[in-house]
Amino acid sequence: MESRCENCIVRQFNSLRAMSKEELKKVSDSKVTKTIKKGEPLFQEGEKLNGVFCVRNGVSKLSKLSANGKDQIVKLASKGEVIGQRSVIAEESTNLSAVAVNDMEVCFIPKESINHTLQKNPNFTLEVLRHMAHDLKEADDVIVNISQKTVKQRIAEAFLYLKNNFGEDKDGFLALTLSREDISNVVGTATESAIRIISEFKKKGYLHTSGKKIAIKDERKLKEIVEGF
Amino acid sequence: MESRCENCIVRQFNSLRAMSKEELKKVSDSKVTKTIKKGEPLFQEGEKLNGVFCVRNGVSKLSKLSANGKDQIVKLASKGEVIGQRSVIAEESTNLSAVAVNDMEVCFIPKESINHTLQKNPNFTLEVLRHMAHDLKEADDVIVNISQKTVKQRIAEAFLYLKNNFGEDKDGFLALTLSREDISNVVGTATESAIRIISEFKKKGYLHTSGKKIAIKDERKLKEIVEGF
DNA sequence: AAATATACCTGATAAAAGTCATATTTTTAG
DNA sequence: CTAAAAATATGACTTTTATCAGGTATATTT
Repeated sequence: MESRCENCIVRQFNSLRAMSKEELKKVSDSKVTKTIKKGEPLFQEGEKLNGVFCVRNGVSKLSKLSANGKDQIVKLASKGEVIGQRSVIAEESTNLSAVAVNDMEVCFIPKESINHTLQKNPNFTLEVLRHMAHDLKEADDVIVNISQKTVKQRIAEAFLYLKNNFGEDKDGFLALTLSREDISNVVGTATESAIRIISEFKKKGYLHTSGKKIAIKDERKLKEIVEGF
Repeated sequence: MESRCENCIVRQFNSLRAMSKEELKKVSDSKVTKTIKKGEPLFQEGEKLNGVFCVRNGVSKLSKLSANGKDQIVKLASKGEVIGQRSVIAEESTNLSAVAVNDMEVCFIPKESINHTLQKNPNFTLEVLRHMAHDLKEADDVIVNISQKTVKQRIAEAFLYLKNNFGEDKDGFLALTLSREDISNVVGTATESAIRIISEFKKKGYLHTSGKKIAIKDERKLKEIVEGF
């Protein structure tokens, strides 16, 4: 519980690794470790954030509510990722909500502990910038995918993404289990449409399910679908 | 032609304002001013960029080619905006193509002139970071819009966007004239669908056209459409 | 000014995706 | 363990959007 950032493995994956010892000590002293249960929010769209969240365990969905009441999931953040940076940096309220997809352990880092480093340590700022540049590229890709691919293609792609980014358990099921509704919100479609296509994939033998858990049985075929046959 | 960055008004709008006098002098000495004619590319998706482009005049469309051969326009960059930053910062080839929508005047700034400042002047880096944070937020909004709104809503929104960001000429026509194909590529739809909806808007008296030029006649109504009646 | 190309427009049709209604299964809570 | 709730599933139908095919108008070039 009271572990130090200096020893946190998770730090290897994010911009905190560009901090000096003293800077990191300050972060470590001010951080608060929190446990968030599946389904609970880290924060809601429109809130002002007083800091960022560093994910130690679990996965959070970052989503935005549309006018018609549907959530669009924009990103799934897992171990090592820092959530809320954009809002803290731009000094704006968040444009996204963050909700735990499974039980999470996160460290809350007050923005004061970061702002100083952001203004004084260009290595750190540059590192944060690189991460954001990466996020922006991914967002561009999502835009193109959503507007140019069919729902079937996007769903096939979503499963490949889940496998590549979160892996599989010992039985071959996707390690990250999303509800059909979450899948439809990632893909940007109606829940019924997502369910229908998943059923079709099952019938055709590309997927296999057990309760909520889903396993990819024919990865090659899913890839072909993504490419458009 | 040989004007100095120090005196360039455009600089007020972008991150270059956070540079020191000496840094700015270096940029000014190494920059190359270029004229790009309507339809000509600044760079193509996949290219390695040796620097960034600062827009002095005109508008560039930033787009990404999808598997089915259609372009998706991700951003329209105009006076004061810096193009290519993402790629230079991440040290990757560009994920987007940039093509002039009308005649442009841009300054090419070699990456060497920027990288040093990026590593040494945290104010500058932070300023770039803030701009990128803003771009990322906009990208998130585009994702939600494309996935949750109908083509009709998105087209109505596109015209409001064009008015707000590029203004109108003395006759009330949108100052930035886009082809129907470009409009469809902004909105993420088939060209015929865009044309059809524009025709409908004309018939209903929301828009008025003269050649390629388009004027908004009933802004309130367009706003209502965006909101979903 | 004629010839060519390009952009714009429209109708007919097909395909894709959304909506509504209603089962059925799975999960959760008592 | 059982009842209730939530999630998943599927059918029937509607709406939205894409595609194809053929026009007309508008630029551009010669």
